[in-house]
Amino acid sequence: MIAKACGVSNATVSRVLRGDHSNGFSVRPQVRDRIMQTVAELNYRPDLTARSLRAQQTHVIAVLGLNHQWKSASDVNNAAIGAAVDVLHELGYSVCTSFPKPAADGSSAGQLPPWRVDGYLLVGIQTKDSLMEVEASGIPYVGINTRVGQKGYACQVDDDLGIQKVLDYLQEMGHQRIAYRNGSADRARPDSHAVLDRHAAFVREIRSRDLPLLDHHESMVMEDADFLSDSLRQKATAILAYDLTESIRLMQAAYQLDIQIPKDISMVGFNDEYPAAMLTPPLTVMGVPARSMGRQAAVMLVDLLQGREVSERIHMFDEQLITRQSVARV
Amino acid sequence: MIAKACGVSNATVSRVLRGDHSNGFSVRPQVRDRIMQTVAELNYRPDLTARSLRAQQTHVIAVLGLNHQWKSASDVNNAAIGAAVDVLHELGYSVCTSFPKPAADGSSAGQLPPWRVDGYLLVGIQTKDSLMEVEASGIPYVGINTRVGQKGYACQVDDDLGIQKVLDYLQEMGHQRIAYRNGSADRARPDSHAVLDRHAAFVREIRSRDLPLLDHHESMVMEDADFLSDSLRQKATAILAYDLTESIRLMQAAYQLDIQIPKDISMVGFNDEYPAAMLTPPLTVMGVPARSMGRQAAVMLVDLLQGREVSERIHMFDEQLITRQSVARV
DNA sequence: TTGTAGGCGTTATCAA
DNA sequence: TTGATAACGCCTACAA
Repeated sequence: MIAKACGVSNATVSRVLRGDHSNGFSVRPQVRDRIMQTVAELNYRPDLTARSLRAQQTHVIAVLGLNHQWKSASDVNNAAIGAAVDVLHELGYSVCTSFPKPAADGSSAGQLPPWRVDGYLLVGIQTKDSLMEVEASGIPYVGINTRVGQKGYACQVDDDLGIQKVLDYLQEMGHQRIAYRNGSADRARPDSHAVLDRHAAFVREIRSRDLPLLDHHESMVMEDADFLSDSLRQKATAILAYDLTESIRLMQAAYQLDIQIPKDISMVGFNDEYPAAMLTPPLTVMGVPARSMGRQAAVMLVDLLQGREVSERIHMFDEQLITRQSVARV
Repeated sequence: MIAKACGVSNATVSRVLRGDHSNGFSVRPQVRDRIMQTVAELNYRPDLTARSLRAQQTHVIAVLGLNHQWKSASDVNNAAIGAAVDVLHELGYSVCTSFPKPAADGSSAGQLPPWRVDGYLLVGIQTKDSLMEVEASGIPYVGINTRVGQKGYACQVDDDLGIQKVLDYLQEMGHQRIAYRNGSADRARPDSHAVLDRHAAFVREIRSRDLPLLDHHESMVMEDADFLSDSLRQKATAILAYDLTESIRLMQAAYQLDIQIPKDISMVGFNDEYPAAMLTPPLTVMGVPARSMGRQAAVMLVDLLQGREVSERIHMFDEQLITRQSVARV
């Protein structure tokens, strides 16, 4: 250790740098100052590689599932990750991401960073392959809005309940004929369960309420304008859109077609992220508590790492309806 | 080492796993197979922490300047980084990013990951603080389209020449009155030199050619539609837009205002990224050779790391005009 | 209050 | 062809 060059043992330096007060107070101020000065002069930074080797832990968490190529548009993920990262920082962990090296066998595995980390935070779309890879690593992990494997923990949103709440509200407002605008953003990713699940939940709920199920199954590949006019043709009084992106695009299309929201048709979206409240009209949405989920995921992960008991393997969150002005009473 | 549990020394295991053929061929096939089998059974993975400590290098490169919060829209960066990452992977390096922990003193420093890496790739907007931090780390780095400090290497684009080429072309096509649409995407980042530099280069070139300088300085805060009608009012025959984002927004606004491109006014953008060729009409752009820059940056960084001589500290790239159908002859 | 020594998992060197 | 050993930089008992 370089700082020993000021005439003191490396053990003392280590103690000073880490403010180690384990046995009494230790360290003469005079020595302390001399060390700090030398450290500053030499711009010395302890080698975390060695520290990690010694401690058998890195205090680094990797976020898996971020897409550096296509930057998934979902703001929900961003909000959740941001919250999780804040918590992790507070608890003394660093957070990293890896640009995954494409797997030699062309599978969707190979996302794990080669360097050593203490835990994983899973977001976005996880394929079976990638989940298996994570499981096999033996490293603790928590998924945020993601399916997880046997050993995995997760924070998930109760989408079924969310759909129920939306429909409760829409029915309360007198709506019967409700169209569903499916998600198209993840069209390219066949493993995206979120899109399929939400749609399935919608169909199930509509049926169980004996509401009319409009022809909207093919809406995943319909143009926005076509979807709107088709919905009106089917006398829909409200549209439920898969996510904010879809809502915004539909509202833009409506504007161009001179369809007024909510006068001509009501609109409900998902995810209460940034522009939702700024739209014209302000959009009523089912809000996913992204930041809470992120925070909770971070806490769960750290609990796991520090050997604390984690009561629920899957922590469920409720969506909250945020009523603004895009739904009219019929 | 666990795999020693199959009755052989750790040195041998190490040799087998790394395919070490340094002294003759070594290793009896029988022993080799036994080791490989045990490794597979125990799902053993060498500890990179220890390897890094021993080798005094990590084979990890960190990308600095990516914004996990606001997702900078620039596709140029993405393309460059993607290319750089590919090269680095091929050369045996891993690539990571850090979610920076906000600096305690609130400065823009604190972007460096705490874990040990061999080199940095700088992208996006680098403030003086962050550059100083990188310099002080003593770790080799290469900037991609970024200013760098004393010890830094970089791949940069010759923007002045690019502006000259555009104006050459526009003049050749008979244009005299050329409006400049400034960048607004980075408005929030006062340290963004790219926006200011390109604008300054444009003004300088227009003056040196004795072309009329239209009133467009305030365009950074003008609505797209206003900018268009104002340009027409000033009898501009062509618009040069800061980047693809601006071009696309202007073209959308033009469509809504029933202004036809290039009949009513010509348009040139910057950055030949994905949608440029798909627009109506296909957009003529100054193409920044993002992928070449990324590749070159990666090569330079690895050369630095491996002690090879790097001839140019700043490697300049030329922009290429890609003529499509958004410019008409006047 | 400070120093000594051992070990974390690897790999390179040298010896067998 | 294989094994023993030292060293990378750090932390922590334990000894002084």
